[in-house]
Amino acid sequence: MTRKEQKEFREKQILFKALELFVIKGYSETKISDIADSLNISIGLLFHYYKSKEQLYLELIKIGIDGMKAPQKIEYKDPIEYFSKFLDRLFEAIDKEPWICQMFILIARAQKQGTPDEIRELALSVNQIELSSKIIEEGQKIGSIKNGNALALSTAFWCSVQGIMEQKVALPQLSLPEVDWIVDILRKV
Amino acid sequence: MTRKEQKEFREKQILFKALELFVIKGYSETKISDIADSLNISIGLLFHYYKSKEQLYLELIKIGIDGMKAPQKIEYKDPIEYFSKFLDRLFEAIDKEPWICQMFILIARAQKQGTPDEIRELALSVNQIELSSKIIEEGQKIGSIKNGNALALSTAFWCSVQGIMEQKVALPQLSLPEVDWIVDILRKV
DNA sequence: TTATTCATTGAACTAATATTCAGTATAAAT
DNA sequence: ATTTATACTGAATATTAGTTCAATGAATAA
Repeated sequence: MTRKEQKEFREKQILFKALELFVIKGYSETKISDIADSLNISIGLLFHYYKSKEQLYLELIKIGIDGMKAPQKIEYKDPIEYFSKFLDRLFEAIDKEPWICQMFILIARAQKQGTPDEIRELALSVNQIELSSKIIEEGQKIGSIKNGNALALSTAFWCSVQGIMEQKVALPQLSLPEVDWIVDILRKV
Repeated sequence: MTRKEQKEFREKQILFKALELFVIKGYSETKISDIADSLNISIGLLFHYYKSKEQLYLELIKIGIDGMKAPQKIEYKDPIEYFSKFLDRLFEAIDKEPWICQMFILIARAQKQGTPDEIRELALSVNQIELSSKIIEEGQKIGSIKNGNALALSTAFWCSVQGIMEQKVALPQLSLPEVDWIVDILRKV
């Protein structure tokens, strides 16, 4: 393995393991030694690649934010269809790649108090709730989505998704719910 | 104030502030000094009342578990009505007493990895998901609740509630969603 | 009134853990 | 072949935060 390859390999290896542990155990509860031990590398090596624990956290958030900001082309006629497709894809992706779910949760948690300011602000730069409320309003106009405060509906929907993701990272063996169950939060009966 | 009163006052004061900070900032991110400072008492005094940070955590979990185990008499004809009434009461209680929401989250989080074993086991001793799945099965029989794996439905419902509670503790000014929106996860259309 | 108990503090102590660093081995460059 | 750069380790160090403790003063009991 060339040095360049080795470097890339280690960087990713550390990043992914940190993501996994940060999400499963919590950021503060994850010791640098936990990451190093579970990768069978020395603590020193970890610091050779990332200058601090917080830097590692920041790198992860940056990657996650970039992924979330990348435009998702979801075509739909009925806004309800948008949310169905979105969840379909999310759930499918999660089944294949557990890190997607982990990233989702890492960013959600980073938005809350207790997170270093710089990281928190970055995490706050994606706001699914607000974006979705626009689409919900469309749905309310054509009558496929419940009436009521669109932002509140969007919040309920996204909080539910988040709650489910939290469960999934805690108990990965658990299967995800039917997409329709969750979309029914929004769907007008 | 008599000494007895003072003692009770301090114990509660410390307990409630710890609950608030543990939930808002996270357990590990909350320093003993954060609690002491925000109550304008010395760190030494805090240790006079609670022998360790973990002890404080444990006391809180015990109180929460006791509250959750206290039988809730909810009368219902249709199981859907049970869940509606339950959420109605929960949301109403939360509007009046923010600590109820905090306690809910404290216990939910304590059930996950990263929590000291003794505390985790205690927290795990209440299992709303399993209890509710029985009631969901009833509802499926009479046709008011969606068909499908009752445990999975119950999980989806409770994870959603948890996600919403998490949001509420992070942003208390946000109003809670309509109960029906969340019950629609279970309701057969 | 005097003695005792206990709420309270601030500083000292300790444990945990993040971070640094000197040294070694190996790959790459000259 | 020699030099240079860098992947890597283990031990040393620094820092943070939990915990202890001796001293003080106020409430209670004698």
